Amino acid sequence: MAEAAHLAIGDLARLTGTKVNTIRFYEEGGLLPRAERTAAGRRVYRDADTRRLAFIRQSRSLGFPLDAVRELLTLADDANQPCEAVDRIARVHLAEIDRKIANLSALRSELDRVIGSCRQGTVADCKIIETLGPRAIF
Amino acid sequence: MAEAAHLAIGDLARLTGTKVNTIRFYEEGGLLPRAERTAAGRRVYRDADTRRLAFIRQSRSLGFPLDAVRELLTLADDANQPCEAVDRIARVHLAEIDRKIANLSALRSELDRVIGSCRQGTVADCKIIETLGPRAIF
DNA sequence: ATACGACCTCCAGCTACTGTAGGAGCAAGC
DNA sequence: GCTTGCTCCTACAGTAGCTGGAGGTCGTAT
Repeated sequence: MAEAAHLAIGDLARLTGTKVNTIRFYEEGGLLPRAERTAAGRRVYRDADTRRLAFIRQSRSLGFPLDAVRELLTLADDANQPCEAVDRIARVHLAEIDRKIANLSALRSELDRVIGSCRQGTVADCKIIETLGPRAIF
Repeated sequence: MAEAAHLAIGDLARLTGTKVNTIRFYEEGGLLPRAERTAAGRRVYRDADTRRLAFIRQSRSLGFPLDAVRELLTLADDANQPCEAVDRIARVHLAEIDRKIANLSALRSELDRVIGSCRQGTVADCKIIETLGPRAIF
């Protein structure tokens, strides 16, 4: 008990490892509810906000886009929702990550092949430049 | 001989598989030189422009950022430059791709682990939501 | 009283484009 | 010579997810 029930935005930032501007950005985007304000207009946060922000950050660190985070938050807010929807969002995201890895791996192979062909002369006979030059077109 | 020496922007777009707006964007960003204009102000392109744009697109398809493409173009423009600079740019890019793949792979493992723990109940005991919730903080 | 930090709102910038609005030009058909 | 339809022009807003800064206010410690 008796812990700080009211946090300023800077405290929340420090607690969650989030930049102050980012917290405001999340409020703006509806991920965090509009915070109460003091008479002077300063944001005031409670424990529930800390938990919510931590949830957001954890989701983001797993790469979920903000739209997905929004959906996850909505689901998490209602304990009676079926877990299935959560699972689906996560699987879609996993598929997306797999797609990105596949793309990058293909890119990596190609680039590696190109680099391997370089024989350290001048640009005139550089295989890398040659590869980048137009071939398919002419 | 006798091929179209003067192309309109739409022709160049079709030839290189680039959108018209993207070509203008490259001109704006100095990747393509400012094209000559007709009396009516329309851009006119020659073969050299086609080659340059093809080079840009090929570089981009290998994932080089525009800054790197700019450097590669500068190097490619002078056949006497040592190939070493080209090689260096390519290797830096390769390292960056490797970094991204490593990050995504780590993300993928973590996400896969999280998804695997889901037992298809309600959100109340959903392991995914639980994982996303604050643990380290409280 | 004043200095300092933390806070406020609003806005520009990052990457690499993409799409749209609002207009003008051009070639073909009638 | 006029209309139709396509292409072109400039200029700007929007995408994702923040980040940083300007210019101003507030709170507190000295």
